[in-house]
Amino acid sequence: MENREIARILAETADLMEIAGEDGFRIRSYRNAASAIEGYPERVEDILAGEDRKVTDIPGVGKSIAAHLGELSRTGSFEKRDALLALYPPTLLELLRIQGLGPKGIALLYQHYKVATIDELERICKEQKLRELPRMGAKLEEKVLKSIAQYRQRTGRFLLSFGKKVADELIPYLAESGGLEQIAPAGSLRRGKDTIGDLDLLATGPGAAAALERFVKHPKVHNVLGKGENKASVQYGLEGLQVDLRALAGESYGAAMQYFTGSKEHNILVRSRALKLGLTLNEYGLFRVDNEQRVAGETEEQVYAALGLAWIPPELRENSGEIEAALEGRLPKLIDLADIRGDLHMHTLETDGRATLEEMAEAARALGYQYIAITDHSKALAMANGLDEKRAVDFARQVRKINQDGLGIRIFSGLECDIRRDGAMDLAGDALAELDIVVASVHSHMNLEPAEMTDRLMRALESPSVRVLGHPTGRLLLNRDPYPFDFERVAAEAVRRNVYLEINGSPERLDLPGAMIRTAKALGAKFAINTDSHHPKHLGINMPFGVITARRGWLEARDVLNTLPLAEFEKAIRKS
DNA sequence: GCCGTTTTCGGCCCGACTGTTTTCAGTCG
Repeated sequence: MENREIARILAETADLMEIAGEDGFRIRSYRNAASAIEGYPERVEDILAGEDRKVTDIPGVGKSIAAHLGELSRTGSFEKRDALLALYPPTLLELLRIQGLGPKGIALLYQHYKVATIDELERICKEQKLRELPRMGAKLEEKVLKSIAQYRQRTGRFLLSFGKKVADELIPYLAESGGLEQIAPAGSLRRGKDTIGDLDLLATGPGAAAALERFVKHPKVHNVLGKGENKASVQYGLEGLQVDLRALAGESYGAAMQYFTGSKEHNILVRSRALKLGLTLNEYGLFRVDNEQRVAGETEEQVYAALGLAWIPPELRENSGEIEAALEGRLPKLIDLADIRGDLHMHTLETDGRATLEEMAEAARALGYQYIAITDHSKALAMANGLDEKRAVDFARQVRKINQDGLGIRIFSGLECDIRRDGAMDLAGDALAELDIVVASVHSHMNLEPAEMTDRLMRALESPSVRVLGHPTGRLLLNRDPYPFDFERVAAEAVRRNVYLEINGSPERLDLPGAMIRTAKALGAKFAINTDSHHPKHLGINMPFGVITARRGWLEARDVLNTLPLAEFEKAIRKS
C-alpha cells in the first residue's frame, strides 16, 4: 500500500470519527498522521518491514496509530475503522462535500431518515423534511439544494494535475510493450485546461496494437468501456477517469494530434479555413478536396503550415483570436518553464509548511533558481500559526543573516499577509516595511457582495508594502467558486500601484485563470508565477502548472516578474 | 491520540458568521 492510500484511509477514518461525534483532538491526531504520512519521503510499508525501523519516528504517529498501520499493512484495514464502517455507510462521507452540512448534521440525518447518499439528501430537502429536524430550517434546505446542484456540476471533472499524474503513470507503462514510435497526451491535458473531463493518449508505431492490449490490462483499469483495433476506452483508478488510447499510423500523427487536442471550437475554425483553401482536414491528415491527395499529416507544424498558419501552441487553441494572430504572424513568444528564475510564494514550518527554510532553499537551488521569497502566513490565519509583527520582523532579520552565509541562492524575506475584511493589512505597516516582498491574499469572508469585495481589494492595493496580489479570485477548483468582484477595476488599480498579479500554480487553484490573465495583460498588468509550496517537492511540481496557465493567458517571459535575473528582480521589487 | 527544556498530564487554534435563534450549536476558513 502506498503512503497516499494509507493517508487517505486515515483521513477517511477521521471523517467517520467526526460523524460519530468522537473527541475533536483525537480526530485531529488522525488527520495530522494522515498528512504527515502523505508527505513522508519514505514508504510506510518499507519502514514497517525494516528490522530496526519504527513508524513512530514519523512525527504525528504514536503508539496507537502505529498499531493501526501494522494492521492496515497486514489486513488492508484496522479494527477501529471497521467498527466505524459498520456504524455508517462509506457513502455518508460524500455528504461532507455539501456546504451547510457538517458531521453533526449528517449524523442527525442518518439517524432520523437513514440519509446516506446525495440523492436521498436531495429528496429529503425537496420534501421539506430537513426542516423538521432540530436546529434545521427552510433556509438550510435551500442552501443544501443549491450546493447539491453545484456539486453535481463538478463531478466527472478532474484536476489538471490528476490527469497529468495518470498520463505519467500510463505512458511509461505502455512504452514498455515496445515498438512505439510516439506516445503522448492530447486533449485538454495538452491544452493545460484547469480541469479535464477525460484523458486522450495517442500512440504510433508497429507496437501500437500491442499497446492497446497492454492498456486494458493495467492493474488500475477496472472497467473496459470498449476495445477495438484502433482504440480502447477504460475507466482508470478508483476515481474513474475515462482514458482513451488511440493507435495510429505514423503518417497521421500530426493530424491526429491536431484533431484530438482541440478545442472543438478551434478545430471548427481550422477545418473551415482548410475548406476555403480547397482542402479537408480530419484525424488522418490534410487532403485536397478535388483529388483526395494527401497534403500533410505527419506533424502538426506541417498541417498548420499547409493552411498558411504558424504552428499554434496548444494552450492558445480556444478560439479566442489565435487563428487571426497566427495568420498575421503575431502569435506571442510564450513563456517557458526554463524562463523562471525564482519563486515568490512558499511556506515553511513557521506556519503551515512541512519543511524548514533551508530545505525549501535547497530544493529551489536544485531547480536552478537564483532566488526565492519565503512567505509564511500572517496572524489572522491562527489555524496556521500565522506570524505576528514581532515574528515577521525577527524573520526578516534572520533572512538577512542567512544570506551572508551564502546558500547558493538568494533568499528574500516575505509574508503572505492576510487582507482583512475591510481591506486593511493584517500586520502593521512598519512591520511589513521590514520585509523584502509582501504577497497580500484573501483567506476569509469570501461571500461579500461584489462591490464590498472590490473595495476591499482596492484598499489592499493601497498598502505601500504590497508587491503581489495572491491568488486573486480565491477559487478552489472543483470545490469553491471564485468570489465575485470587479476584476478589471482591481487589475487596473494593480497596474497603477505597481502591484504584480499572482498566477498561483497550486493545482487546486491555478489562480488567476488564463482568460483573466489575458484581460489583465491588456490593461497593462504584470504577473508573478508562484507555487504556494507547502513542501519542497511542490516547488518543482506546481511551477509547470503555473507556467502553462500563464501560457493560456498569452504571457511572454517579459510579462512575468520572476523571470528577471536577480539584480533586476531586486530593483523591481524595491519600494519606490 | 500525540507530544514534551513548562515533559508522562494537561494542552492541543480560534474567531466570525449564520440561523438552527434570543443564547448558542454548528459550520467555515
